[in-house]
Amino acid sequence: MIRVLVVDDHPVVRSGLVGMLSVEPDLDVVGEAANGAEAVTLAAELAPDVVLMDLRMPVLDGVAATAAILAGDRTRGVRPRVVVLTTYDTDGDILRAVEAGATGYLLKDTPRADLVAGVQAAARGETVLAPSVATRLVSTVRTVAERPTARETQVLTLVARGLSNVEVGRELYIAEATVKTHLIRAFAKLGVTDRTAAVTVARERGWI
Amino acid sequence: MIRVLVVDDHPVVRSGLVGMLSVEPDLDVVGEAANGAEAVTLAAELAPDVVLMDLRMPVLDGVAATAAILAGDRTRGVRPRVVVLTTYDTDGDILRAVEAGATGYLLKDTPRADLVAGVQAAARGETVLAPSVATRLVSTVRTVAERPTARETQVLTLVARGLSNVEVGRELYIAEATVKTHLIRAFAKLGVTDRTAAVTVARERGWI
DNA sequence: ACGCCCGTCAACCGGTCGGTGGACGGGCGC
DNA sequence: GCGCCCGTCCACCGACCGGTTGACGGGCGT
Repeated sequence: MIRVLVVDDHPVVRSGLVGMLSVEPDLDVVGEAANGAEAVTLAAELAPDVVLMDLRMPVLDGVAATAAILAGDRTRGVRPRVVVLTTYDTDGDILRAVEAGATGYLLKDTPRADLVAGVQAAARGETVLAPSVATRLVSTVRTVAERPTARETQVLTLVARGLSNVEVGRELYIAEATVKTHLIRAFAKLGVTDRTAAVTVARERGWI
Repeated sequence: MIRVLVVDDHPVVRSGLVGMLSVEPDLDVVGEAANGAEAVTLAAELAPDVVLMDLRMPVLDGVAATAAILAGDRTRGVRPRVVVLTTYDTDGDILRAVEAGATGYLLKDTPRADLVAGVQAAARGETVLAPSVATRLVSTVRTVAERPTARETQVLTLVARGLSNVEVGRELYIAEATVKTHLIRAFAKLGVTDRTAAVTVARERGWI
């Protein structure tokens, strides 16, 4: 019997997942959580085999909750497998979720049969990735070194709000020249040549 | 007995909605559709009292499906009430859905009780709006004249991809001067002073 | 028929941006 | 202790952008 914990802030989605999974004879939904903090508490309490985790949630998001759950007491037996379940394959948190130790990454438009199969595979310790997620993941890994630094990202965020270089400098207490340097470097990493495209690309990849 | 048609491309969500609604004694889920085209067909076939409609769907989106359903044969009795059900209250399609004739607008994080109450209210012909949606709606209506024209939006879309004014002009077969005119006007309507902020605001409001 | 909005174009100016080519100090890993 | 990356800064230039003013034709409503 595979013990499953369902984590999602939408009652509709929780209800749907529970309904889909609990009719399977070898699956048992042992709990539901509406945010990351509840998920961490319940995971420790219920010791599920698989946690189905939404990413975007109030209080504590899915990435943080995944990290917290998997960081938990390593001495006491097996840790749960975390399968991330999100709406968009463009979500910039895909990489962060995998880094946090997620075993799988499925999309919410997954058919029932694939969802059940994914949970069962995760319980066996296999990695389950939706095809489109797998594609994005390899292309991301391929360009992992190309991610802007923290400071560059910060500058990009302000630029996205429409601030000029001088204004960004004032905001961050640095010279305009420094702002321009950050931007030029960010452009190179994003493969663009102007600030507007940079903002678009960074937003697409979930970096700002 | 209120007859309900559930429309959503995600099996999980459909299952959740059906589970939540069908336990109510006065609600009867008479059908499910996975996209807008199916919804139009089933709405004509099943004559439901209420259609619970997702916005983002393949084939035919929720706005178009809503318009199609409500445009249907007006001579034959009562048309269904369409309640839009979406994930984000920031969705730029809120206004378009209301324009298309949606009776209500609920978010997917709505608790079960509110969802049921919303469907019942819609069946009675009442308008049901999630509080945050209502807030956005009035603020949108207040600035409804400030929306960029089709051509201006088109220019903004290309600008968002990082094209320069000259490049946009080449793409649209118009002079650079015209591109600049469109942009200046779009800036005024969006309340910004540069292209990057314009793209950000337009994206926020779901206009590009 | 008239006005109004949309889309088109021109010339001009000042300011900003993109890019180059440097430079320096601090933190981190080996 | 040495390199390397990150973050900071400067000066300069050409190109592009933001803003203004002014103009013209077509479609749509009254």
